[in-house]
Amino acid sequence: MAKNADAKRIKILEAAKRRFAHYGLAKTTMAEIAQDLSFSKALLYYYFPDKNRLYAAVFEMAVDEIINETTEKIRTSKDVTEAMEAFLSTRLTVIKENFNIFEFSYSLRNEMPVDIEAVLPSLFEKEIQQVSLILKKGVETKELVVDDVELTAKILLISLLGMRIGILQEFKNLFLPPTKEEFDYILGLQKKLSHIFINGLRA
Amino acid sequence: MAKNADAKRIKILEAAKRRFAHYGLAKTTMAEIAQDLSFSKALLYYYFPDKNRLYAAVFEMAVDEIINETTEKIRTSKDVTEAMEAFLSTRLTVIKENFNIFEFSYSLRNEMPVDIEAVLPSLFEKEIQQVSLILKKGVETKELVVDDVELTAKILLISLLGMRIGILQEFKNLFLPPTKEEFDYILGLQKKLSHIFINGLRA
DNA sequence: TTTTCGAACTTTTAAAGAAATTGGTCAAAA
DNA sequence: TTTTGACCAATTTCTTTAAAAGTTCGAAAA
Repeated sequence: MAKNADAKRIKILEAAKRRFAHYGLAKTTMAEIAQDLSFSKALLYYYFPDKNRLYAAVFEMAVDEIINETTEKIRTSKDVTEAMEAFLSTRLTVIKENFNIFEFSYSLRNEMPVDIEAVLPSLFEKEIQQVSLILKKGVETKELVVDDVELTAKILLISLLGMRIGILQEFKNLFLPPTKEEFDYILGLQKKLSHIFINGLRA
Repeated sequence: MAKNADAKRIKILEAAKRRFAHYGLAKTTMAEIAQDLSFSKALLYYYFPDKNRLYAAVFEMAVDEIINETTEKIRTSKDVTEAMEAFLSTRLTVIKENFNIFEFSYSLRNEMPVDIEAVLPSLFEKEIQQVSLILKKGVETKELVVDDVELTAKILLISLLGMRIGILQEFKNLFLPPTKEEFDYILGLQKKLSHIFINGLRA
């Protein structure tokens, strides 16, 4: 029965997401995910070929969550500044709630296992598209002048990444998930940076 | 004889700098530094209380090198853009030549040993002062409008840090010293970022 | 035929202990 | 005062082993 099967597949994804978001890839075991659902461990392998691909599927869900939510916010924004702020806060909220799912993207602690990396359409690439979207909107409304939209988006995103890294480093907290206060501080600085940055692109 | 003593102290600092710059703190041994100079290991401990303080002294030299050279470049610059570009390229050149001395400042690999950290007037703080200098110059010449100079300098510096981290991550090269090409790429992006950033502060 | 599971198998990680390296000390000599 | 070789203690590295976790498989249930 495909319907029931899909339902179980989704159950597994949800349970795995909870575990991965809370404990990360390494500290989550297949046995634990199975126990949470009262499934047998072997059943997980009926729906997913291995742990890494299960993780990759969860990761992709989380990425989609970021992309979908930010896209909507960008779409309904009045101007570039509003779009940018909405993008930043929405994105950081999703990251905060699923921090350990992004342990390989937004923390420098560990490197992504190669077989996961191969499967994933890079989150970074998608984020560049999101920021490019904002910039293009600004160009269309004559708010901004940007010669190379994608490169500019990339520069801004890398700078924003540095904001997270730099601040977590400052707090000597590069190994624990950031606290709410740290996230707020990061968001504050990210907004300030993007404000200056956008200003630097104004027509 | 204090003069001879000072001369030997400097010899030790130079030999230590070569080792640290090439192999980093952990992979440099006191015995190796002594061998390079045909001194006994114990002599090093006559001039420096321990390995960490020797490293700290070398680190401070390297920091002074950055600060002195960039200060001079900033002083003789015509405008903010020129000052900023001179600051960035001079700074990155010194970092490139002494990369492993800055392994705790500019790479996220390892954290600074606490007793070293305590001794050091943070490089980051000094860099903030340098960028603040540039911004103040811009404010004085009416080129820029900046409300909180230090915070703005901090934001820019953190962004520039992200540029290094982000790019080294992209090259999956977070553990090796960057190549010349990578440094050039980093410098290019840093210049683009600071250009937009400075533009965003213009009066 | 599809789905599920217990048990077995293989690989990875963690722990423990031993060996080697290295940081640091000291009494004596120059 | 400066310098050293010999010595000690702390740390790191390596080896071995045990435990844990990932994965497979054949059989049974649906």
